[in-house]
Amino acid sequence: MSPRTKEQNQAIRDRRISQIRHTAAEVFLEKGLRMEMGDIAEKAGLGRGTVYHYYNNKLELFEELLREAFQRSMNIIRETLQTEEAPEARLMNYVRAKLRSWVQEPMIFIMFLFLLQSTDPIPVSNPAELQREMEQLMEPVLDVIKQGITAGTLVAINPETMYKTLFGTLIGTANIFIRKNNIFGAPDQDTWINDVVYIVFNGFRNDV
Amino acid sequence: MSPRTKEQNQAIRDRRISQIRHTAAEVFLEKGLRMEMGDIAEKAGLGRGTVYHYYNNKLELFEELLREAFQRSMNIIRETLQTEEAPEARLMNYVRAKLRSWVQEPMIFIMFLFLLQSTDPIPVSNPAELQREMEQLMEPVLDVIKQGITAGTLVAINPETMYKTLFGTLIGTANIFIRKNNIFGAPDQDTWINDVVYIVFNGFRNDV
Amino acid sequence: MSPRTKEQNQAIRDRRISQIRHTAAEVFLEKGLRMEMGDIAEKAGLGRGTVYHYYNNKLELFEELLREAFQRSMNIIRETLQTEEAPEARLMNYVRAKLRSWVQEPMIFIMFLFLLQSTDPIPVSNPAELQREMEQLMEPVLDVIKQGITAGTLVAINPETMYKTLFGTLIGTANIFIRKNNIFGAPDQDTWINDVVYIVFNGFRNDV
Amino acid sequence: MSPRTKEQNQAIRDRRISQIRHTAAEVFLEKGLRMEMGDIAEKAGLGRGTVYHYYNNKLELFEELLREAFQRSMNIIRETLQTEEAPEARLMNYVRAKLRSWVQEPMIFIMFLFLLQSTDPIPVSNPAELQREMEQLMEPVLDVIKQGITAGTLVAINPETMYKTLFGTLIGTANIFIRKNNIFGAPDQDTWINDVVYIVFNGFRNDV
DNA sequence: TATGAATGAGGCTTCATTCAT
DNA sequence: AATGAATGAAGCCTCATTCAT
Repeated sequence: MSPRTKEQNQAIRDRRISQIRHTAAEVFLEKGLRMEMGDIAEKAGLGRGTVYHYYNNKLELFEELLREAFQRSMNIIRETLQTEEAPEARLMNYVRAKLRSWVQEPMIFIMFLFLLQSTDPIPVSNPAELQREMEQLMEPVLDVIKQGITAGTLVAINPETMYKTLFGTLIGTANIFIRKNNIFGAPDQDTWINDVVYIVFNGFRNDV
Repeated sequence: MSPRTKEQNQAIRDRRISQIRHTAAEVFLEKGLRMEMGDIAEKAGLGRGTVYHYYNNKLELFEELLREAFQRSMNIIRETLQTEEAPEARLMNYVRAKLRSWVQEPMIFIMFLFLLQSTDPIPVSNPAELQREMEQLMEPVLDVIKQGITAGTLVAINPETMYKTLFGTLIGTANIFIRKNNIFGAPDQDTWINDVVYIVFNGFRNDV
Repeated sequence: MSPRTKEQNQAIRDRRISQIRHTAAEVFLEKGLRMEMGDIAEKAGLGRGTVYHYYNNKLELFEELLREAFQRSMNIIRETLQTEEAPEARLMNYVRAKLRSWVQEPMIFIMFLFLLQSTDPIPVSNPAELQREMEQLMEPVLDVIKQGITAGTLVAINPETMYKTLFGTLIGTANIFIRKNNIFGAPDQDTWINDVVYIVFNGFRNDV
Repeated sequence: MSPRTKEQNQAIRDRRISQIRHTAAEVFLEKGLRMEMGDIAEKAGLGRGTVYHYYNNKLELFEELLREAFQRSMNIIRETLQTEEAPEARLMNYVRAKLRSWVQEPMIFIMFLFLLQSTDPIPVSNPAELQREMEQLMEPVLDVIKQGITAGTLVAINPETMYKTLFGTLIGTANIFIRKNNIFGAPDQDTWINDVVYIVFNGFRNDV
């Protein structure tokens, strides 16, 4: 009878939103943008209408996931790149942390894969903002790379190419080592991270 | 007057099939399995029924593309790995040829990306055969890697991990450098291939 | 304000299901399996999607009708054959009730005609179950026939042949007397039931 | 080089037509009006175009089959009813011959079943003519029935009802005993004809 | 706030028929 | 006379979204 207080309502809202976002992440992990609103609602134990009560449409929900992936990525950058260590060490920490974070929250990995692999323009309300965010993710890494080159500890290749190659390598290998059901079968244990880091930083060739 | 000869008909069929396959490859490049039969027909300047005249359904057409990708890949393997050169040189040739082929026929690249990235089981009539084919693509490369390790010119990491890392790296970097419209914008000129090969084989670190 | 209660929703669902089933029966009556989901939706004043909301596909809807026909037939068997009367009398009641039921619910008649006349295998999810159900419909009648033969009131022909002939006769005559638009034009009044029963039983009855 | 003579052409035409008609009958037996022109062409070893060269569309081909069924039925009537025997004997001969003919040429039986069972108006170019033909099939039998009633050897029921019941019985039982794959499984041996005739006539016959 | 019933646009596929050779 | 390549209308089904309660 007595209506809920504002605080109660807000608490309900927060819980629901978190519940929906969490479930959506799971479904996005499996299906990407082919995730179905019905799936999400059912898996979250909610009615379809409820999902629409909090997100006006599928793309809004997608944008929420995108935002999440962005924030997590920024956190990793903050934690690994803004230290006092040598550039190469920082870059290495970054790579390791990135891969580990993808292993732990595959949705974030999938989101980046999706961004890379999408041919259709990414369906966000503000594409320019997305562009800016991606640059915010790139810039600090690019800086470290430049510092490493200047310091002479990283090979002197065009930094941007280097960044792209690094990012591509991470995404590509993660794709193979993280995903279940791909053509290489079940993913390996996490020891692959060390191997990948080793190869990335030392190359395949054995310099005796 | 008299109906077309068998040869005339076959010629028509061959032309159409090639036309449809070609168009389908283009559309697959853009949309993956979300390619629409209507798109293909329209882009080929044909009626939808005509496409179905040659392929009973979307998946048959998909399998054709898959087959094509497989054959091209086998060709590259034959041309680069079955020579008398040193293992490392052969592997390098293979990597270079692979990237170049992906640049020239992006559909083949997309097909592999699709195979890797698919969560749903790949919709082929004979999954076991697909598995076998993938192994046929992997084995020769794996052999060269083993030979390189034995010869001491490649780092002594588990060969299968090495293969996966290599393949992941190629796919991942190609994804960034080949695709238009992804978050990194228009693809670079093909000079990136040299950089990627350099990094793959020497690593990011500058070993003074 | 608050969403519908479970009971309200169930009531809606029940009403819709009954409405769709009823309409589907009408359309099946006209077209058999060539009934179109669009027809059903339109005739029921619903969107096509709504029909699919309740039945996943055409065959599920068909199976519902089949189930209904089976249940009605079992009811008739229960009501007419499981009494204390003499075998011949029971069989007569059964025949009369069967024909009357077909007159009143032609869909049920059409369903049997369809089952008999189908060359393609009947598209049910569980063919074995259908087989079993058909036997459940046959057995009690077969029993009465056997009892009648033993009692000497029915002619001593192979009971199964007798059943088939009886069933065929009922279906065949009903087909002529019930259906509109067939080559014999509009159906007769229901007095034909008496005539058919008379003819049938002056055949089956053994006039010692 | 030298063009064919008129006679040669006519011979070719006749052969083709017969070939197509024969094949169409086979396919109609299996699928009724759902027979596909492609099936017919393929089964006849002809191109699709060829079928259309001789029959402008599916319905023309259907009408040909209908005409054939009609003629065969008239033949039976001529052979069995227009004799000097007693009415009941003639009727019996007719029934026997009819069932036998259906056993031997099931397509004819299927055609009648189709005519009876059709809800859509029969798709012929001249419905009135079809009506007339059906009456031509009915009349002689009706006459014999009337004669039998007058002679006191058949039960005194409305002759038209009697005809319909007789016809329904024949169609209905034939449907069960002739067709493969119906719910009663494989058809019986032909001994059923005797049983059916026995049952029918112990019903129709007036046992004074 | 919460729900699920209702909907229709959109994509796949079939098959009778046309038509150029 | 003979053919089969080409076509599109029509039917099935999915799923994002709306809306009454």
